Amino acid sequence: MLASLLKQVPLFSDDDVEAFLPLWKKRFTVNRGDFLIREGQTEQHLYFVESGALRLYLPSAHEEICVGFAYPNTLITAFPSLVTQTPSQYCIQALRRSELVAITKPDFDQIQEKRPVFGKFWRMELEKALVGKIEREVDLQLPDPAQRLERLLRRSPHIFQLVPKKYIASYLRMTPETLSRIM
Amino acid sequence: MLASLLKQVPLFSDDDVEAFLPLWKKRFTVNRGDFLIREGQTEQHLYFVESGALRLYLPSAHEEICVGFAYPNTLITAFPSLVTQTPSQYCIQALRRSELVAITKPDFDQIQEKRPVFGKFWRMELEKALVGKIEREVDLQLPDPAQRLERLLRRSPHIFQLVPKKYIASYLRMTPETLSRIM
DNA sequence: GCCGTTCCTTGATTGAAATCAAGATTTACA
DNA sequence: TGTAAATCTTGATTTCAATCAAGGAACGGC
Repeated sequence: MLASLLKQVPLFSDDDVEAFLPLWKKRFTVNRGDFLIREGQTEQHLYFVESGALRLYLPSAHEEICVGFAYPNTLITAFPSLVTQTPSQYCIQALRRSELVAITKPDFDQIQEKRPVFGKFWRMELEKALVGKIEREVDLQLPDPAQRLERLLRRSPHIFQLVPKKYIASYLRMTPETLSRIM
Repeated sequence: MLASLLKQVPLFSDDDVEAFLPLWKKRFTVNRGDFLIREGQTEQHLYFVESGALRLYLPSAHEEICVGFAYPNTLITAFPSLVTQTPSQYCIQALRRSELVAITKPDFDQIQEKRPVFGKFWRMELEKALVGKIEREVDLQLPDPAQRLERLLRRSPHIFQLVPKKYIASYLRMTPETLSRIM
């Protein structure tokens, strides 16, 4: 699963992949509704989703703000907490029974020091993530709900099969009622 | 200016700084209203602002969407275009007479290959930028304009001195009239 | 497969920000 | 410094998504 994906990264030699895979030591199985991390905890892992679906959100006072989803073959973590090693503001909750493997921050940092190719790989992943967030910033600025929906449908049509619409509505900055009316 | 900032980065030795500085070869002076890059051009540079103020925005059909500002001692570039080397969707326009220095993408890539410390430095900058964008994503989701304003005032009070309010309004996803009423 | 819970849809009403408009103030620059 | 352009403020009106409400569908767990 993770192995076959890594083997497709041109950057990596077979040896690189073999050094990397054993670091994904921990296995997590979470049921629908369970939390991978809750607000206040400090993130220790980078997760790779093998099956299931999860949401990443900010559990603020009145309203939850959904900032992302994860599904098979994607990475997920409470990124600001992982990077700064301070308590997370965000939660990660399973939307259905999900299986994940994880690497710890120290292990991940270490292999980047030891093998420069992993530093480069992570840099490229960060660049992709940042480009994605810049596009997302534009999406969120669009005043018309239908336009916001259209851009998500174009970019990530699959999440509509994986995630309850009410969370997608939150992600799109609208109520479930509004989403229902424009879909 | 740039030199004194780099000398404060603990990661860098004096030798690193001396290898880096000469790569910032190009000097740009732009007047109010001038463009550093326009839609359709492919970004070649990473810029460092020495003086002035600029805005980064998407010039879409009816409405311009402002996605960022730059002011002295900050970096700016049309990031997605720089990374992917495809034509930019975004423009960078000077809001007043501004002076910048720039490094080209090839020079920047090369020093990261040659000196691993620059790879690490850039990785850390990307992580900071990504954390910032995640916070910004939450800001933009807040339904109440006053809350969005409050978070910007807390995070970047200085931009209110540097940037015309109408652009700040756009950045905050509200009209200038609404911003005026709640300030 | 059944039952209970969660989720989705549709309708009626409300409310808050956008729009439209005009005047006041500030800024750029010749 | 003077003048035109740009920006900001304030008021009146409109519009569209949020809210409130309830019935129906889908899903998960036993």
